[in-house]
Amino acid sequence: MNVAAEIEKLRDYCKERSIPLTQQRLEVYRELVWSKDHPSPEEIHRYLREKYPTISLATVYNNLEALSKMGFARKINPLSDHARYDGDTSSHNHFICTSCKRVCDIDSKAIKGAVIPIPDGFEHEITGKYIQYTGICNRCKNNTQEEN
Amino acid sequence: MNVAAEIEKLRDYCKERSIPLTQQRLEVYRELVWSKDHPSPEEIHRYLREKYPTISLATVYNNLEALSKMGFARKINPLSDHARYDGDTSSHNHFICTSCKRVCDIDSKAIKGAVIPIPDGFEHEITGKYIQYTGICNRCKNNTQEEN
DNA sequence: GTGCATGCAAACCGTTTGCACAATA
DNA sequence: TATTGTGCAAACGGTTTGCATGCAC
Repeated sequence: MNVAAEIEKLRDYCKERSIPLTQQRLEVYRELVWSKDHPSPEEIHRYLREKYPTISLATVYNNLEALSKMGFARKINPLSDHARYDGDTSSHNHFICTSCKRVCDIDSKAIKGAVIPIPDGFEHEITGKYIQYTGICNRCKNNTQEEN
Repeated sequence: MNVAAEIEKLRDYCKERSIPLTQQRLEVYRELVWSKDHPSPEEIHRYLREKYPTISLATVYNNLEALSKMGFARKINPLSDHARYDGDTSSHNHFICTSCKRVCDIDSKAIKGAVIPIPDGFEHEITGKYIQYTGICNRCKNNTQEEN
C-alpha cells in the first residue's frame, strides 16, 4: 500500500465531513499502514513514542477505535477481550456478532460447496483453517433499532 | 454432540495413556461439550461453581489448556490476548501462528478460485467474512526443532 | 508413594475511564 | 469560540503465577 496516498484519503475524508484530524490520529494511521505486521495498540504506541515522546497509550486506543469506525482500520480479532473455547473440534465455521461477541456455529452443510482452499506456495505450515463470518446478530440489531 | 459419548472418549484417551483424569477436568469438559455457545473460561467457572463451589478459576484455565493440547477442545480465538489492527481494510485473508501469534496477510490471488460462500438462510446479518488459517510459522518451527 | 492437579491469593498486564488542558475547524 | 481530542494516572478485569495441599494412578 502507498502510505502517502492512504494518508491523503484520510485527510480528504475528514475534510469533507469537517472532522478534526489531529497530528496524533494521523501518525497512528501512518504507523498502521506503514507497518504491515498487524500491530497491537501497544506496539503502535511504542513506535510512536520514539518520535512523539508524549503520546499517550489511551490516545492510541482512542484513535484506533475512531479509525475503525471511519473505515480506515479493521480490528482483526473481534474476540480479543476473552478467550473462547469450543468443545467441538471437528471442522466447522463461526459467526461472530461484533456487538455482543456472541459466537454461533455455522454448519458446513449450510454453506453450499464450501471448499476452503490452501494458498499456493505459502511459506508457513498451515494446520487449521476456517471461515470467520462477522456481523450483527438479530438480538443486537433489534436493540439498536429500539434505541433510535 | 452426544455428551456422554464424548466424555467416554476422554476417559478412554486418558486411560490408554495413563493420564490422570480428575473430577474437575471431567466437569470442565462436560460443561464445554454441553454448552454449545462457545463459553469463556469465566463462564465455565461460573456454571461449575453452582455444582462444585470450591472449584478454582485457575483450574478451569489449566484444564481448558490441557484439553486443548489433548485435542478435546479448541481455542477459537488464538489472538485473545491482544487487540490487533490492520490498516488494509480491503478483502484479504490471514494466517496466524498459534505459537508467536504473528499475523501474515495471504493475498487472495494466492488462493486459487477462493470464493467464500454465504451460508444459506442464516439467521443473522453477515457483514464480513474471511478465511482464517492457523499453523506454525517457519521461525517458530525452527526454534522448536532446536529445542529437541 | 509419586507425580501431577487443585485451590487460593496475589501479581500481572492489556484496556478503559475521568478529568483538566490543548488543538482543530 | 465551540467542539472534540489529548495526556495523565488511576481503576478495571481477564489471565497467570507460586506454593502448600490433595488426588489419581
